[in-house]
Amino acid sequence: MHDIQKIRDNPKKFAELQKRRGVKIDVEEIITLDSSKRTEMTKLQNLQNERNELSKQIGLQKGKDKSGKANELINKVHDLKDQISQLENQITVTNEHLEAILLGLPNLPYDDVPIGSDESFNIEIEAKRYGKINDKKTAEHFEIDTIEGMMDFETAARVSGSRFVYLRGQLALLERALGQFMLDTHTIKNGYTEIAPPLIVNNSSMLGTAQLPKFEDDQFQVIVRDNDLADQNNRKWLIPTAEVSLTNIVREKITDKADLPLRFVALTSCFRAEAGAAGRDTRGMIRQHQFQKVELVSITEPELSDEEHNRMLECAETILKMLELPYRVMLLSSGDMGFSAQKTYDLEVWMPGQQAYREISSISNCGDFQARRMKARYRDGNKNTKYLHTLNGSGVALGRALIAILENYQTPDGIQVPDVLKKYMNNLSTIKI
RNA sequence: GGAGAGGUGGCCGAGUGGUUUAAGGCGCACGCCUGGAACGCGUGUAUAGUAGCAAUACUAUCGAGGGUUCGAAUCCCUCUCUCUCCGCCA
Repeated sequence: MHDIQKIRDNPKKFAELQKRRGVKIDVEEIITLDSSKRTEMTKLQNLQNERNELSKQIGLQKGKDKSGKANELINKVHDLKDQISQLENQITVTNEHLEAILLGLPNLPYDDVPIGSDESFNIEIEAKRYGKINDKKTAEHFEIDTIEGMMDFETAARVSGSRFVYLRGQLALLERALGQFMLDTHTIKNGYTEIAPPLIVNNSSMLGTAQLPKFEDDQFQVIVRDNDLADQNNRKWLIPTAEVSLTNIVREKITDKADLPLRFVALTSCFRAEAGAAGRDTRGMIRQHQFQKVELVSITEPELSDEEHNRMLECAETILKMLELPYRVMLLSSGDMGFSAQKTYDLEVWMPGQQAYREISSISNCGDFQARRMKARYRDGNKNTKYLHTLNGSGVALGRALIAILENYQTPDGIQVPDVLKKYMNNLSTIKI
């Protein structure tokens, strides 16, 4: 959600920054709605004041038992009531219109975000490139000979549908080991607090982190009773990322400055309808309706979020470095960023089967954009309340990490187990397919 | 799922239609007192918004949303969450 004050102060700049994100807006409409809303509010408040004053007098008159005078006043207030409810309705309409517009607008890009319409304008942070890539094409993970015994899409299709998978035996173990390893690293080395959060969240939480209202089609809704469908504000959703459960911890709270920064990490399943991705990455485990991910969330005061953003990037990098997977870091362009982000780094891991870098982690600073929607605030030293900054990043996606290992650690004997994972896999050194 | 009890400021807690502009207490801040502290005394202490250069004034908010009324923390309806008992359940 945007600070209406900022739009008011410099509407042209706001429109220009939205344009960088590929969003055309009618900023005049916003300004007009805002100013008529405020005019109406002033009027309403004056009428309410008048009503309150008269009602007080009625109470006094009745106490004195001058009933004639009281009735006269009651009639007077009666007229006010009509005007008040009419104005209230008018304001509701204006406000809903304005809210609908504002809730649908993405966060503004930071000054150093490259301007461009899509991923081709992303910029690599060359200093961050890590590892030697294998430029000989290997088998893609789903092409590995006889892997279907351990990675079973066929059964999943029959039991669940497309874009699901069964992992079996040592491959299931590998995924579990990855989760354990990542959680240990983030809690012990990186100072995050481990959370086991709910996977089902309410409507307000989804609005808070901005999956709603715009991306409803990408979500799985949970329906228990018929009236779950009827009451729009009472719906429940499967989380598309633990970002939702973790960030909403501070929703409608005033956090003590002394407790900041908050750093949470969680390993959860994530659920995505992938409505807009029909036909993309249809083979293999790259894009599933359900996948596991370790998610990092930091909550900071505004002055420290840039620093925290870089720190979070390094925390995610640590995982790939320890797994010895080659990767590069991209600074996303204004057109490629997620809705809530003001600045995003992507970690792309080298997939020798595709001979391409693929996204394995996305690390975003959302500034106060989500905090405004969530009413997540903190008290600064001078007893003023201010909006927090929220950041989130994958640290990292388990399924894609697993694929990266299958493709980068292929040998004729099987899949070598990365050293850091061995202790989580009963010292297994090779997965024989 | 059934029955019952509840949700009031940072916290505890009073309040069942009109000086409640939410009593009182705890906590916190400042001042007085003190050699210094405790005790005591005094003052202050919610959030959001509208108008205003500002001081300030006003409006809204007692779980959420509707309703009744000249007037609602208080009465009515719906939803939601918490607690107790029963049922079911990993």
